[in-house]
Amino acid sequence: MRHTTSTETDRISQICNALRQAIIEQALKPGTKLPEDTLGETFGVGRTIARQAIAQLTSEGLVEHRRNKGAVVATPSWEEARDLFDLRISLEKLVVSRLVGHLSSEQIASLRRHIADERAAAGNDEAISVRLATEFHTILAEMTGSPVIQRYVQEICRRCGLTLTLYARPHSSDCAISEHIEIIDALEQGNAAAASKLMHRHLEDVANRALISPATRRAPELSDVLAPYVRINAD
Amino acid sequence: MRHTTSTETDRISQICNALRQAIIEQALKPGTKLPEDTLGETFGVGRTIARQAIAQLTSEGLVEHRRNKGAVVATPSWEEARDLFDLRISLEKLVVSRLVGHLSSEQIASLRRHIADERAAAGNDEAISVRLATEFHTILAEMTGSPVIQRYVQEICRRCGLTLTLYARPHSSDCAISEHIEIIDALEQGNAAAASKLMHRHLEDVANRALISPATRRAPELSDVLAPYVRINAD
DNA sequence: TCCCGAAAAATTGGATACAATCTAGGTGAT
DNA sequence: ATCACCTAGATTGTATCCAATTTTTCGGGA
Repeated sequence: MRHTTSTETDRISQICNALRQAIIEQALKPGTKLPEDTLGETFGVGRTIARQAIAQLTSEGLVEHRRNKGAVVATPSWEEARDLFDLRISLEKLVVSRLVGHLSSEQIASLRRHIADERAAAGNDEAISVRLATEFHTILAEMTGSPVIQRYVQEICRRCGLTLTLYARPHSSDCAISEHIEIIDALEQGNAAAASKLMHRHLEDVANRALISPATRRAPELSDVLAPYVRINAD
Repeated sequence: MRHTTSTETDRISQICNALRQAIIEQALKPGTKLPEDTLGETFGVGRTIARQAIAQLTSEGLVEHRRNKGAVVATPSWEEARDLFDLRISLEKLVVSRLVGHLSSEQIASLRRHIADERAAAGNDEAISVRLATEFHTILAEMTGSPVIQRYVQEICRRCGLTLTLYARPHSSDCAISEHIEIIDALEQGNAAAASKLMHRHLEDVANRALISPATRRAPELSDVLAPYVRINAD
């Protein structure tokens, strides 16, 4: 007797989704404080729910929680970013190996449709463009039909997205789209080796485009890494 | 003014650890109910803490939580088990690739010491033997020095451990020990390809030893899968 | 005896209240 | 004027309390 309108997934999941979105789209920048009752007020719930949402996001690595000091949007280190992308490469190669030769023509069509969307949004809104690019990967994960794989790929993708907001230069998503197309082609042709290699290279490209090797840049962790710390004395 | 004796990690983590241990060692079998206040009483904390511990374990996949119906120890399906092991193979191959050529002699020695422990426990206590076998893998993950990798490997290893309690026949860990040794040897020699292949085969063996392919067995989900449901009407 | 329905007991969901801790602002001494 | 310390406000940690849902028990009828 309490469903508002539609899906009625519990409020905590809704809040998590909203926060995840906001974090990845940089509406909430790394380092931003997330006070419990502020969140509660914002979403019209008690502090209990807000607290649980924060706990969830903490376990996902999107927020950091220091005891008695509250939660802030996570600020992954450069090393963490590198690790996350390596993890992601491993996971998505598994996805590709599961998918190759098992995609229906309808699924292929759906993927190509998604790429059309990506291309449509290419020049316009940066945020949407990034979101669609990530969604391409999570859709692939969905198509494995494995909730477990889906869950981990999604989580890692989100964390990678967060690192990109920290370390990436202005997104150049155009080439990424063509890479997506190549992956679908290989998938459609059932060429496992090619698909795996393409996915591997694609993700390495994304990572390298964003994560400039710390040896390459002269001031490793000054302007870039320290920027998000609005508050001094951040420990 | 409230630290009991030592490390004083917060109580919720302690409870999580205790429950994780109990679940993997089959002290808590899949399907076992985990009522909040029972847990609270057991550990001498309020229901609030117990609740948070349950939430944590739920997000780790060790516990299932149905709304208004409480939490039970998770009962992964056969497909989930297969997916978890595939995931684990991908992750641990990454671990190996990180480690090869980067282990200090002290680390190698530490690993060999651990294997000695494994062998010592081989014939005796089944639970300890299984725990040590899993620890071998988590120690490797630790040695990558990457908290992110460590976290995911640990989580997946635990979930695999849970599936083993469901689907494995009496553990035959002897051959696993020799496989562990081979992996260390390859790691020590800096032979990346060999180490990766050995780890891959080792984990596939573990999986296959446990997860008999559903095509191979005549009564797929009757005695084995249904056994843990103590209570009928489990939904 | 077996089955169905209703009341009672138990258990979870969530908010509020209180204690503990951290943060900030201000007062006084040097 | 600056720094140390101390008090006041804000924020988190946890327990307790009430509402809601589920589960169990009990009684009546076929």
